[in-house]
Amino acid sequence: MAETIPPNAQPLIRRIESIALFELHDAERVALAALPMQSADFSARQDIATEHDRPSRSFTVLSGIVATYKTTRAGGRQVMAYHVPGDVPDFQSLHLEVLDFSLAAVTPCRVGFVRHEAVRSLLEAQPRLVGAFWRATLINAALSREWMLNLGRRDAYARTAHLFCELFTRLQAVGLVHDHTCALPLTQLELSDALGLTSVHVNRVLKDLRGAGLVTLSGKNLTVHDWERLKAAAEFDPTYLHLRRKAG
Amino acid sequence: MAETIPPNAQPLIRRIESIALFELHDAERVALAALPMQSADFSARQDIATEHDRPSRSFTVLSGIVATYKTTRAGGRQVMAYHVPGDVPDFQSLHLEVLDFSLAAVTPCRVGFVRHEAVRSLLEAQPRLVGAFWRATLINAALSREWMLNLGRRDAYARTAHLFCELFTRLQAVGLVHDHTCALPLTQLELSDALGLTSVHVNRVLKDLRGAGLVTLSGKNLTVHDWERLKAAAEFDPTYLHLRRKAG
DNA sequence: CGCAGCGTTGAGGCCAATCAATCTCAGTGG
DNA sequence: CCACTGAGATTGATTGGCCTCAACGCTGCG
Repeated sequence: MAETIPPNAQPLIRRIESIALFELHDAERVALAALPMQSADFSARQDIATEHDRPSRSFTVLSGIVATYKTTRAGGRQVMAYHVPGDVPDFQSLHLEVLDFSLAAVTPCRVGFVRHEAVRSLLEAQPRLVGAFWRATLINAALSREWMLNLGRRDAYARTAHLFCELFTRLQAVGLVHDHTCALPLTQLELSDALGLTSVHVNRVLKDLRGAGLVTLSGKNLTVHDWERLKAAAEFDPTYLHLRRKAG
Repeated sequence: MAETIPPNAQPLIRRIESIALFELHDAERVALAALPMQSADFSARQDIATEHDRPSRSFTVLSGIVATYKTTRAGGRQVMAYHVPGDVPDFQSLHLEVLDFSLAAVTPCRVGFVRHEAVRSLLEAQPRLVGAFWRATLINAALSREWMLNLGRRDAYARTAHLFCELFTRLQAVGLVHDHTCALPLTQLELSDALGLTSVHVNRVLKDLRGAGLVTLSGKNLTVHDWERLKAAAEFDPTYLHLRRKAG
Protein backbone atom coordinates (compact mmCIF):
# COMPACT_ATOMS: atom_id res chain seq x y z
CA MET A 1 0.00 0.00 0.00
CA ALA A 2 3.11 2.21 -0.01
CA GLU A 3 3.70 5.27 -2.15
CA THR A 4 6.16 4.48 -4.86
CA ILE A 5 7.80 5.65 -8.05
CA PRO A 6 5.84 8.15 -10.14
CA PRO A 7 2.90 6.32 -11.58
CA ASN A 8 2.55 5.73 -15.23
CA ALA A 9 -0.68 6.20 -17.10
CA GLN A 10 0.45 4.14 -20.08
CA PRO A 11 -1.85 1.14 -19.54
CA LEU A 12 -4.82 3.46 -19.18
CA ILE A 13 -3.94 5.42 -22.30
CA ARG A 14 -3.48 2.25 -24.29
CA ARG A 15 -6.82 1.02 -23.08
CA ILE A 16 -8.63 4.21 -23.95
CA GLU A 17 -7.00 4.20 -27.37
CA SER A 18 -8.20 0.69 -27.98
CA ILE A 19 -11.69 1.58 -26.85
CA ALA A 20 -12.28 5.01 -28.37
CA LEU A 21 -14.00 5.15 -31.73
CA PHE A 22 -11.59 7.85 -32.87
CA GLU A 23 -7.84 8.43 -32.86
CA LEU A 24 -6.72 10.31 -29.78
CA HIS A 25 -5.36 13.84 -30.30
CA ASP A 26 -1.99 14.58 -28.79
CA ALA A 27 -3.73 16.97 -26.44
CA GLU A 28 -5.93 14.17 -25.19
CA ARG A 29 -3.03 11.83 -24.71
CA VAL A 30 -1.13 14.51 -22.84
CA ALA A 31 -4.11 15.28 -20.66
CA LEU A 32 -4.47 11.61 -19.78
CA ALA A 33 -0.79 11.27 -19.01
CA ALA A 34 -0.97 14.36 -16.82
CA LEU A 35 -3.72 12.98 -14.62
CA PRO A 36 -2.60 13.42 -11.03
CA MET A 37 -2.27 9.80 -10.07
CA GLN A 38 -1.28 8.31 -6.77
CA SER A 39 -0.02 4.80 -7.11
CA ALA A 40 -0.26 2.08 -4.53
CA ASP A 41 0.70 -1.57 -4.34
CA PHE A 42 -1.56 -4.30 -3.07
CA SER A 43 -0.68 -7.86 -2.32
CA ALA A 44 -2.78 -10.76 -3.48
CA ARG A 45 -6.20 -10.98 -1.80
CA GLN A 46 -6.03 -7.55 -0.29
CA ASP A 47 -9.20 -5.49 -0.60
CA ILE A 48 -8.82 -2.27 -2.53
CA ALA A 49 -12.30 -1.00 -1.79
CA THR A 50 -15.34 -2.56 -0.20
CA GLU A 51 -19.09 -2.49 -0.56
CA HIS A 52 -20.79 0.57 0.97
CA ASP A 53 -17.65 2.70 0.63
CA ARG A 54 -18.15 6.20 -0.72
CA PRO A 55 -15.00 6.67 -2.76
CA SER A 56 -13.75 10.13 -3.65
CA ARG A 57 -11.42 8.70 -6.23
CA SER A 58 -11.29 5.94 -8.80
CA PHE A 59 -8.35 3.82 -9.79
CA THR A 60 -6.90 2.23 -12.85
CA VAL A 61 -5.07 -1.08 -12.83
CA LEU A 62 -1.41 -0.51 -13.68
CA SER A 63 -0.28 -4.11 -13.33
CA GLY A 64 -1.74 -7.34 -12.02
CA ILE A 65 -5.34 -8.54 -11.94
CA VAL A 66 -8.16 -7.10 -9.84
CA ALA A 67 -11.54 -8.70 -9.14
CA THR A 68 -14.99 -7.26 -8.52
CA TYR A 69 -16.97 -9.38 -6.07
CA LYS A 70 -19.97 -9.50 -3.80
CA THR A 71 -20.83 -11.83 -0.97
CA THR A 72 -23.99 -13.29 0.50
CA ARG A 73 -24.60 -13.33 4.21
CA ALA A 74 -23.99 -17.08 4.25
CA GLY A 75 -20.45 -16.39 3.15
CA GLY A 76 -20.90 -17.21 -0.50
CA ARG A 77 -18.63 -15.13 -2.64
CA GLN A 78 -19.25 -14.33 -6.27
CA VAL A 79 -16.65 -12.72 -8.49
CA MET A 80 -18.42 -10.62 -11.10
CA ALA A 81 -15.46 -9.51 -13.18
CA TYR A 82 -11.73 -9.60 -13.51
CA HIS A 83 -9.87 -6.47 -14.48
CA VAL A 84 -6.65 -6.36 -16.45
CA PRO A 85 -4.15 -3.50 -16.75
CA GLY A 86 -5.71 -0.37 -18.18
CA ASP A 87 -9.15 -1.09 -16.74
CA VAL A 88 -10.89 1.33 -14.37
CA PRO A 89 -12.93 -1.05 -12.22
CA ASP A 90 -14.74 1.51 -10.10
CA PHE A 91 -15.26 4.22 -12.64
CA GLN A 92 -18.91 4.10 -11.71
CA SER A 93 -18.16 5.74 -8.39
CA LEU A 94 -17.82 8.97 -10.34
CA HIS A 95 -21.59 8.90 -10.77
CA LEU A 96 -22.85 6.52 -8.10
CA GLU A 97 -22.12 7.64 -4.60
CA VAL A 98 -21.99 4.36 -2.76
CA LEU A 99 -20.19 1.31 -3.99
CA ASP A 100 -22.39 -1.77 -4.41
CA PHE A 101 -19.52 -4.26 -4.67
CA SER A 102 -16.02 -4.87 -3.37
CA LEU A 103 -12.72 -4.85 -5.19
CA ALA A 104 -9.74 -7.01 -4.35
CA ALA A 105 -6.31 -7.66 -5.76
CA VAL A 106 -6.20 -11.15 -7.25
CA THR A 107 -2.48 -11.08 -7.91
CA PRO A 108 -0.04 -8.66 -6.37
CA CYS A 109 -0.78 -5.50 -8.25
CA ARG A 110 -0.19 -1.82 -8.63
CA VAL A 111 -3.04 0.57 -9.11
CA GLY A 112 -3.22 4.31 -9.76
CA PHE A 113 -5.73 6.37 -7.82
CA VAL A 114 -7.19 9.50 -9.41
CA ARG A 115 -9.43 11.87 -7.52
CA HIS A 116 -12.88 12.34 -8.97
CA GLU A 117 -12.37 16.08 -9.35
CA ALA A 118 -9.37 15.38 -11.54
CA VAL A 119 -11.40 13.04 -13.71
CA ARG A 120 -14.18 15.59 -13.97
CA SER A 121 -11.76 18.33 -15.03
CA LEU A 122 -10.22 16.01 -17.58
CA LEU A 123 -13.60 15.20 -19.08
CA GLU A 124 -14.54 18.87 -19.17
CA ALA A 125 -11.33 19.84 -20.87
CA GLN A 126 -11.41 16.90 -23.26
CA PRO A 127 -15.07 16.22 -23.92
CA ARG A 128 -14.40 13.57 -26.56
CA LEU A 129 -13.04 11.38 -23.81
CA VAL A 130 -16.48 11.24 -22.23
CA GLY A 131 -17.61 8.96 -25.01
CA ALA A 132 -14.55 6.76 -24.61
CA PHE A 133 -14.92 6.35 -20.86
CA TRP A 134 -18.63 5.88 -21.14
CA ARG A 135 -17.96 3.20 -23.71
CA ALA A 136 -15.59 1.54 -21.28
CA THR A 137 -18.28 1.30 -18.62
CA LEU A 138 -20.71 -0.08 -21.18
CA ILE A 139 -18.25 -2.76 -22.20
CA ASN A 140 -17.98 -3.81 -18.59
CA ALA A 141 -21.73 -4.15 -18.55
CA ALA A 142 -21.58 -6.30 -21.66
CA LEU A 143 -19.09 -8.59 -19.94
CA SER A 144 -21.46 -9.01 -17.01
CA ARG A 145 -24.24 -10.00 -19.31
CA GLU A 146 -22.23 -12.78 -20.85
CA TRP A 147 -21.21 -13.82 -17.36
CA MET A 148 -24.86 -14.07 -16.40
CA LEU A 149 -25.60 -16.30 -19.36
CA ASN A 150 -22.68 -18.37 -18.18
CA LEU A 151 -23.89 -18.66 -14.61
CA GLY A 152 -27.51 -19.23 -15.48
CA ARG A 153 -27.41 -21.43 -18.52
CA ARG A 154 -24.12 -23.25 -18.99
CA ASP A 155 -22.92 -26.32 -17.12
CA ALA A 156 -19.70 -26.37 -15.17
CA TYR A 157 -17.60 -27.59 -18.08
CA ALA A 158 -18.73 -25.03 -20.64
CA ARG A 159 -18.74 -22.34 -18.01
CA THR A 160 -15.14 -22.92 -17.05
CA ALA A 161 -14.10 -23.12 -20.68
CA HIS A 162 -15.86 -19.85 -21.31
CA LEU A 163 -14.07 -18.09 -18.50
CA PHE A 164 -10.75 -19.22 -19.89
CA CYS A 165 -11.70 -18.06 -23.37
CA GLU A 166 -12.59 -14.63 -22.07
CA LEU A 167 -9.54 -14.15 -19.91
CA PHE A 168 -7.24 -15.48 -22.57
CA THR A 169 -8.67 -13.14 -25.18
CA ARG A 170 -8.56 -10.12 -22.95
CA LEU A 171 -5.04 -10.79 -21.75
CA GLN A 172 -4.02 -11.31 -25.35
CA ALA A 173 -5.48 -7.93 -26.22
CA VAL A 174 -3.19 -6.26 -23.71
CA GLY A 175 -0.17 -8.24 -24.82
CA LEU A 176 0.03 -10.62 -21.89
CA VAL A 177 -0.11 -13.87 -23.87
CA HIS A 178 2.97 -15.60 -25.24
CA ASP A 179 3.22 -19.13 -26.64
CA HIS A 180 -0.45 -19.84 -26.02
CA THR A 181 0.06 -19.27 -22.34
CA CYS A 182 -0.58 -16.47 -19.93
CA ALA A 183 0.10 -15.88 -16.27
CA LEU A 184 -3.08 -16.67 -14.35
CA PRO A 185 -2.28 -17.26 -10.70
CA LEU A 186 -5.78 -18.17 -9.59
CA THR A 187 -6.30 -20.89 -7.01
CA GLN A 188 -9.10 -23.33 -7.62
CA LEU A 189 -10.96 -21.76 -4.75
CA GLU A 190 -10.77 -18.37 -6.40
CA LEU A 191 -11.87 -19.85 -9.69
CA SER A 192 -14.83 -21.42 -7.96
CA ASP A 193 -15.83 -18.00 -6.65
CA ALA A 194 -16.00 -16.75 -10.19
CA LEU A 195 -17.74 -19.79 -11.61
CA GLY A 196 -20.38 -20.23 -8.96
CA LEU A 197 -19.03 -23.70 -8.16
CA THR A 198 -17.09 -25.33 -5.34
CA SER A 199 -13.35 -25.73 -5.52
CA VAL A 200 -13.75 -29.50 -5.45
CA HIS A 201 -15.85 -29.46 -8.54
CA VAL A 202 -13.58 -26.96 -10.26
CA ASN A 203 -10.80 -29.42 -9.70
CA ARG A 204 -12.72 -32.15 -11.48
CA VAL A 205 -13.63 -29.89 -14.35
CA LEU A 206 -10.03 -28.80 -14.78
CA LYS A 207 -9.06 -32.42 -14.90
CA ASP A 208 -11.60 -33.03 -17.64
CA LEU A 209 -10.47 -30.02 -19.64
CA ARG A 210 -6.89 -31.16 -19.30
CA GLY A 211 -7.82 -34.71 -20.22
CA ALA A 212 -9.65 -33.49 -23.30
CA GLY A 213 -6.51 -31.65 -24.33
CA LEU A 214 -8.12 -28.21 -24.32
CA VAL A 215 -6.31 -26.25 -21.62
CA THR A 216 -4.15 -26.77 -18.60
CA LEU A 217 -4.00 -24.50 -15.62
CA SER A 218 -0.88 -25.48 -13.82
CA GLY A 219 1.24 -23.63 -11.42
CA LYS A 220 0.39 -20.07 -12.17
CA ASN A 221 -0.06 -20.36 -15.89
CA LEU A 222 -2.89 -21.03 -18.25
CA THR A 223 -1.95 -22.80 -21.46
CA VAL A 224 -4.40 -23.24 -24.30
CA HIS A 225 -3.70 -26.39 -26.27
CA ASP A 226 -6.62 -26.35 -28.66
CA TRP A 227 -8.19 -22.95 -29.05
CA GLU A 228 -10.77 -24.03 -31.57
CA ARG A 229 -12.15 -26.85 -29.52
CA LEU A 230 -12.02 -24.75 -26.39
CA LYS A 231 -14.06 -22.05 -28.11
CA ALA A 232 -16.52 -24.67 -29.29
CA ALA A 233 -16.90 -26.21 -25.84
CA ALA A 234 -17.53 -22.76 -24.42
CA GLU A 235 -19.72 -21.48 -27.25
CA PHE A 236 -17.39 -18.51 -27.11
CA ASP A 237 -18.31 -15.63 -29.37
CA PRO A 238 -16.10 -12.61 -28.67
CA THR A 239 -18.59 -10.09 -30.00
CA TYR A 240 -19.58 -9.12 -26.50
CA LEU A 241 -16.04 -8.01 -25.69
CA HIS A 242 -16.48 -5.16 -28.17
CA LEU A 243 -12.81 -5.23 -29.13
CA ARG A 244 -12.05 -2.96 -32.01
CA ARG A 245 -9.01 -4.79 -33.26
CA LYS A 246 -8.22 -8.43 -33.57
CA ALA A 247 -6.00 -9.52 -30.74
CA GLY A 248 -2.46 -10.35 -31.75
CA MET B 1 -45.80 -2.15 -34.27
CA ALA B 2 -48.09 0.56 -35.65
CA GLU B 3 -47.51 4.30 -35.54
CA THR B 4 -49.87 5.85 -33.09
CA ILE B 5 -50.81 8.92 -31.15
CA PRO B 6 -48.02 11.41 -30.50
CA PRO B 7 -45.65 9.80 -28.05
CA ASN B 8 -45.17 11.10 -24.62
CA ALA B 9 -41.81 11.47 -22.99
CA GLN B 10 -43.25 11.69 -19.49
CA PRO B 11 -42.01 8.33 -18.19
CA LEU B 12 -38.52 9.10 -19.43
CA ILE B 13 -38.50 12.56 -17.91
CA ARG B 14 -39.71 11.21 -14.60
CA ARG B 15 -37.04 8.57 -14.68
CA ILE B 16 -34.26 11.02 -15.45
CA GLU B 17 -35.52 13.28 -12.70
CA SER B 18 -35.39 10.43 -10.23
CA ILE B 19 -31.90 9.49 -11.34
CA ALA B 20 -30.17 12.84 -11.78
CA LEU B 21 -28.20 14.18 -8.87
CA PHE B 22 -29.56 17.68 -9.51
CA GLU B 23 -32.93 19.26 -10.15
CA LEU B 24 -33.71 19.51 -13.83
CA HIS B 25 -33.91 22.99 -15.37
CA ASP B 26 -37.00 23.82 -17.33
CA ALA B 27 -34.84 23.97 -20.43
CA GLU B 28 -33.70 20.43 -19.82
CA ARG B 29 -37.22 19.21 -19.28
CA VAL B 30 -38.37 20.94 -22.42
CA ALA B 31 -35.49 19.51 -24.43
CA LEU B 32 -36.34 16.02 -23.22
CA ALA B 33 -40.01 16.48 -24.02
CA ALA B 34 -39.08 17.73 -27.47
CA LEU B 35 -37.09 14.66 -28.38
CA PRO B 36 -38.34 13.46 -31.75
CA MET B 37 -39.82 10.19 -30.70
CA GLN B 38 -41.52 7.59 -32.80
CA SER B 39 -43.76 5.37 -30.79
CA ALA B 40 -44.58 1.77 -31.53
CA ASP B 41 -46.60 -0.95 -29.89
CA PHE B 42 -45.40 -4.46 -29.35
CA SER B 43 -47.39 -7.43 -28.22
CA ALA B 44 -46.16 -9.77 -25.53
CA ARG B 45 -43.13 -11.87 -26.54
CA GLN B 46 -42.38 -9.87 -29.62
CA ASP B 47 -38.72 -9.04 -30.17
CA ILE B 48 -37.94 -5.34 -30.23
CA ALA B 49 -34.30 -5.77 -31.22
CA THR B 50 -32.03 -8.77 -31.49
CA GLU B 51 -28.42 -9.68 -30.91
CA HIS B 52 -26.04 -8.55 -33.64
CA ASP B 53 -28.32 -5.71 -34.74
CA ARG B 54 -26.67 -2.36 -35.37
CA PRO B 55 -29.34 0.01 -34.16
CA SER B 56 -29.40 3.62 -35.31
CA ARG B 57 -31.83 4.53 -32.58
CA SER B 58 -32.54 3.71 -28.97
CA PHE B 59 -35.89 3.43 -27.29
CA THR B 60 -37.48 4.19 -23.99
CA VAL B 61 -40.22 2.11 -22.44
CA LEU B 62 -43.45 4.10 -22.33
CA SER B 63 -45.64 1.39 -20.85
CA GLY B 64 -45.35 -2.31 -20.15
CA ILE B 65 -42.31 -4.40 -19.29
CA VAL B 66 -39.38 -5.19 -21.57
CA ALA B 67 -36.71 -7.87 -21.04
CA THR B 68 -33.06 -8.09 -22.02
CA TYR B 69 -32.04 -11.66 -22.82
CA LYS B 70 -29.42 -13.84 -24.44
CA THR B 71 -29.56 -17.45 -25.56
CA THR B 72 -27.14 -20.35 -25.77
CA ARG B 73 -26.89 -22.50 -28.85
CA ALA B 74 -28.60 -25.32 -26.98
CA GLY B 75 -31.66 -23.11 -26.73
CA GLY B 76 -31.12 -22.02 -23.15
CA ARG B 77 -32.51 -18.56 -22.62
CA GLN B 78 -31.35 -16.21 -19.89
CA VAL B 79 -33.12 -12.99 -19.06
CA MET B 80 -30.58 -10.48 -17.76
CA ALA B 81 -32.89 -7.63 -16.85
CA TYR B 82 -36.42 -6.37 -16.84
CA HIS B 83 -37.15 -2.81 -17.81
CA VAL B 84 -40.00 -0.72 -16.48
CA PRO B 85 -41.49 2.49 -17.92
CA GLY B 86 -38.92 5.25 -18.21
CA ASP B 87 -35.99 2.88 -18.77
CA VAL B 88 -33.84 3.05 -21.88
CA PRO B 89 -32.81 -0.59 -22.26
CA ASP B 90 -30.51 -0.20 -25.26
CA PHE B 91 -28.97 3.12 -24.48
CA GLN B 92 -25.62 1.44 -24.87
CA SER B 93 -26.12 1.24 -28.62
CA LEU B 94 -25.31 4.94 -28.66
CA HIS B 95 -21.71 3.98 -27.91
CA LEU B 96 -21.46 0.28 -28.84
CA GLU B 97 -22.15 -0.41 -32.48
CA VAL B 98 -23.41 -3.96 -32.36
CA LEU B 99 -25.94 -5.21 -29.88
CA ASP B 100 -24.75 -8.11 -27.73
CA PHE B 101 -28.20 -9.09 -26.46
CA SER B 102 -31.82 -9.18 -27.55
CA LEU B 103 -34.78 -7.22 -26.30
CA ALA B 104 -38.33 -8.46 -26.15
CA ALA B 105 -41.66 -7.20 -24.91
CA VAL B 106 -42.68 -9.17 -21.84
CA THR B 107 -46.13 -7.65 -21.62
CA PRO B 108 -47.86 -5.78 -24.40
CA CYS B 109 -46.04 -2.50 -24.40
CA ARG B 110 -45.45 0.80 -26.04
CA VAL B 111 -41.98 2.11 -26.63
CA GLY B 112 -40.62 5.37 -28.02
CA PHE B 113 -37.77 5.23 -30.51
CA VAL B 114 -35.31 8.11 -30.67
CA ARG B 115 -32.63 8.34 -33.33
CA HIS B 116 -29.09 8.41 -32.03
CA GLU B 117 -28.41 11.75 -33.70
CA ALA B 118 -31.28 13.26 -31.76
CA VAL B 119 -29.87 11.90 -28.51
CA ARG B 120 -26.44 13.22 -29.35
CA SER B 121 -27.80 16.69 -30.10
CA LEU B 122 -29.75 16.62 -26.88
CA LEU B 123 -26.66 15.74 -24.87
CA GLU B 124 -24.63 18.41 -26.62
CA ALA B 125 -27.24 21.05 -25.99
CA GLN B 126 -27.84 19.94 -22.40
CA PRO B 127 -24.51 18.63 -21.17
CA ARG B 128 -25.73 18.08 -17.62
CA LEU B 129 -27.94 15.34 -18.93
CA VAL B 130 -24.86 13.35 -19.89
CA GLY B 131 -24.22 12.62 -16.25
CA ALA B 132 -27.82 11.60 -15.69
CA PHE B 133 -27.94 9.22 -18.64
CA TRP B 134 -24.53 7.83 -17.80
CA ARG B 135 -25.75 7.24 -14.30
CA ALA B 136 -28.72 5.38 -15.70
CA THR B 137 -26.47 2.99 -17.60
CA LEU B 138 -24.36 2.46 -14.50
CA ILE B 139 -27.41 1.62 -12.45
CA ASN B 140 -28.32 -1.01 -15.00
CA ALA B 141 -24.85 -2.45 -14.53
CA ALA B 142 -25.37 -2.51 -10.78
CA LEU B 143 -28.57 -4.46 -11.28
CA SER B 144 -26.71 -7.05 -13.35
CA ARG B 145 -24.16 -7.50 -10.62
CA GLU B 146 -26.78 -8.31 -8.06
CA TRP B 147 -28.37 -10.63 -10.58
CA MET B 148 -25.05 -12.44 -10.93
CA LEU B 149 -24.77 -12.92 -7.20
CA ASN B 150 -28.26 -14.30 -7.37
CA LEU B 151 -27.52 -16.76 -10.16
CA GLY B 152 -24.18 -17.85 -8.81
CA ARG B 153 -24.68 -18.02 -5.08
CA ARG B 154 -28.30 -18.21 -4.02
CA ASP B 155 -30.54 -21.27 -4.13
CA ALA B 156 -33.78 -21.34 -6.06
CA TYR B 157 -35.88 -20.17 -3.12
CA ALA B 158 -33.80 -17.13 -2.17
CA ARG B 159 -33.20 -16.36 -5.81
CA THR B 160 -36.88 -16.22 -6.62
CA ALA B 161 -37.62 -14.19 -3.52
CA HIS B 162 -34.90 -11.77 -4.53
CA LEU B 163 -36.29 -11.27 -7.99
CA PHE B 164 -39.68 -10.46 -6.51
CA CYS B 165 -38.11 -8.01 -4.06
CA GLU B 166 -36.36 -6.21 -6.85
CA LEU B 167 -39.31 -6.01 -9.22
CA PHE B 168 -41.64 -5.00 -6.45
CA THR B 169 -39.35 -2.21 -5.32
CA ARG B 170 -38.75 -0.92 -8.80
CA LEU B 171 -42.39 -1.00 -9.78
CA GLN B 172 -43.20 0.74 -6.52
CA ALA B 173 -40.71 3.46 -7.42
CA VAL B 174 -42.61 4.20 -10.62
CA GLY B 175 -45.96 4.10 -8.90
CA LEU B 176 -47.15 0.75 -10.17
CA VAL B 177 -47.80 -0.86 -6.78
CA HIS B 178 -51.12 -0.59 -4.97
CA ASP B 179 -52.31 -2.60 -1.99
CA HIS B 180 -49.09 -4.63 -1.81
CA THR B 181 -49.72 -5.92 -5.29
CA CYS B 182 -48.49 -5.11 -8.75
CA ALA B 183 -49.28 -6.35 -12.24
CA LEU B 184 -46.69 -8.93 -13.18
CA PRO B 185 -47.95 -11.04 -16.07
CA LEU B 186 -44.98 -13.41 -16.23
CA THR B 187 -45.56 -17.08 -16.99
CA GLN B 188 -43.59 -19.58 -14.95
CA LEU B 189 -41.59 -20.37 -18.07
CA GLU B 190 -40.59 -16.74 -18.42
CA LEU B 191 -39.71 -16.58 -14.75
CA SER B 192 -37.54 -19.63 -15.16
CA ASP B 193 -35.66 -17.88 -17.97
CA ALA B 194 -34.80 -15.09 -15.59
CA LEU B 195 -33.96 -17.34 -12.66
CA GLY B 196 -31.82 -19.87 -14.46
CA LEU B 197 -34.23 -22.64 -13.46
CA THR B 198 -36.82 -24.77 -15.20
CA SER B 199 -40.47 -23.87 -15.16
CA VAL B 200 -41.23 -27.05 -13.22
CA HIS B 201 -38.92 -26.05 -10.44
CA VAL B 202 -40.20 -22.49 -10.45
CA ASN B 203 -43.64 -23.92 -9.91
CA ARG B 204 -42.48 -25.75 -6.81
CA VAL B 205 -40.67 -22.73 -5.46
CA LEU B 206 -43.72 -20.54 -5.97
CA LYS B 207 -45.74 -23.08 -4.07
CA ASP B 208 -43.26 -22.92 -1.20
CA LEU B 209 -43.25 -19.12 -1.16
CA ARG B 210 -47.01 -19.14 -1.14
CA GLY B 211 -47.11 -21.78 1.55
CA ALA B 212 -44.74 -19.77 3.70
CA GLY B 213 -47.07 -16.80 3.37
CA LEU B 214 -44.50 -14.54 1.71
CA VAL B 215 -45.86 -13.82 -1.76
CA THR B 216 -48.34 -15.14 -4.24
CA LEU B 217 -48.06 -14.81 -7.96
CA SER B 218 -51.47 -15.60 -9.25
CA GLY B 219 -53.12 -14.70 -12.45
CA LYS B 220 -51.17 -11.74 -13.57
CA ASN B 221 -50.53 -10.17 -10.21
CA LEU B 222 -47.82 -10.34 -7.62
CA THR B 223 -48.97 -9.82 -4.04
CA VAL B 224 -46.52 -9.44 -1.19
CA HIS B 225 -47.97 -10.74 2.05
CA ASP B 226 -44.97 -10.36 4.31
CA TRP B 227 -42.41 -7.92 3.02
CA GLU B 228 -40.07 -8.27 5.95
CA ARG B 229 -39.80 -12.01 5.78
CA LEU B 230 -39.57 -11.91 2.01
CA LYS B 231 -36.67 -9.48 2.25
CA ALA B 232 -35.01 -11.70 4.82
CA ALA B 233 -35.42 -14.83 2.72
CA ALA B 234 -33.91 -13.01 -0.24
CA GLU B 235 -31.20 -11.19 1.69
CA PHE B 236 -32.53 -8.17 -0.15
CA ASP B 237 -30.58 -4.96 0.35
CA PRO B 238 -31.84 -2.25 -2.00
CA THR B 239 -28.59 -0.31 -1.98
CA TYR B 240 -27.66 -1.64 -5.38
CA LEU B 241 -30.77 -0.10 -6.93
CA HIS B 242 -29.27 3.33 -6.26
CA LEU B 243 -32.68 4.89 -5.72
CA ARG B 244 -32.46 8.44 -4.54
CA ARG B 245 -35.75 8.56 -2.79
CA LYS B 246 -37.55 6.06 -0.67
CA ALA B 247 -40.24 4.39 -2.67
CA GLY B 248 -43.74 5.27 -1.59
C1' DC C 1 -66.64 -28.38 -27.90
C1' DG C 2 -62.13 -29.05 -28.27
C1' DC C 3 -57.81 -27.29 -28.68
C1' DA C 4 -53.78 -24.83 -26.83
C1' DG C 5 -51.19 -22.80 -23.42
C1' DC C 6 -50.17 -22.77 -18.83
C1' DG C 7 -50.08 -24.64 -14.13
C1' DT C 8 -49.51 -28.58 -11.17
C1' DT C 9 -47.83 -32.87 -9.50
C1' DG C 10 -45.12 -37.28 -9.30
C1' DA C 11 -41.13 -40.41 -10.23
C1' DG C 12 -36.61 -41.00 -11.30
C1' DG C 13 -32.00 -39.43 -12.65
C1' DC C 14 -27.96 -36.50 -12.86
C1' DC C 15 -24.94 -32.76 -11.86
C1' DA C 16 -22.72 -30.54 -8.53
C1' DA C 17 -22.41 -29.94 -3.34
C1' DT C 18 -20.77 -31.80 0.87
C1' DC C 19 -17.88 -34.34 3.77
C1' DA C 20 -13.60 -36.14 4.43
C1' DA C 21 -9.18 -38.07 3.60
C1' DT C 22 -4.85 -38.00 1.28
C1' DC C 23 -1.24 -35.96 -1.59
C1' DT C 24 1.98 -32.41 -3.18
C1' DC C 25 4.97 -29.02 -2.54
C1' DA C 26 7.07 -24.74 -1.19
C1' DG C 27 8.63 -22.67 2.92
C1' DT C 28 10.85 -22.59 7.37
C1' DG C 29 13.60 -23.71 10.98
C1' DG C 30 16.48 -26.75 13.59
C1' DC D 1 19.53 -32.10 5.22
C1' DC D 2 15.41 -33.23 6.92
C1' DA D 3 11.37 -32.78 9.91
C1' DC D 4 7.53 -29.89 10.21
C1' DT D 5 3.93 -26.94 8.56
C1' DG D 6 0.19 -25.09 5.95
C1' DA D 7 -1.96 -23.94 1.65
C1' DG D 8 -3.67 -25.82 -2.18
C1' DA D 9 -4.72 -29.86 -5.26
C1' DT D 10 -6.70 -34.31 -5.81
C1' DT D 11 -9.70 -38.12 -5.07
C1' DG D 12 -13.61 -40.97 -3.21
C1' DA D 13 -18.19 -41.62 -1.07
C1' DT D 14 -22.40 -39.82 -0.25
C1' DT D 15 -26.14 -36.46 -0.42
C1' DG D 16 -29.28 -33.27 -2.25
C1' DG D 17 -31.10 -29.69 -5.32
C1' DC D 18 -32.69 -29.20 -9.50
C1' DC D 19 -33.67 -31.29 -14.08
C1' DT D 20 -36.14 -34.45 -17.15
C1' DC D 21 -39.87 -36.89 -18.50
C1' DA D 22 -44.54 -37.55 -18.22
C1' DA D 23 -49.22 -37.16 -17.03
C1' DC D 24 -53.13 -34.54 -15.83
C1' DG D 25 -56.00 -30.30 -14.68
C1' DC D 26 -57.49 -25.80 -15.60
C1' DT D 27 -58.95 -21.90 -18.24
C1' DG D 28 -59.77 -18.97 -22.06
C1' DC D 29 -60.98 -18.86 -26.69
C1' DG D 30 -62.03 -19.79 -31.66
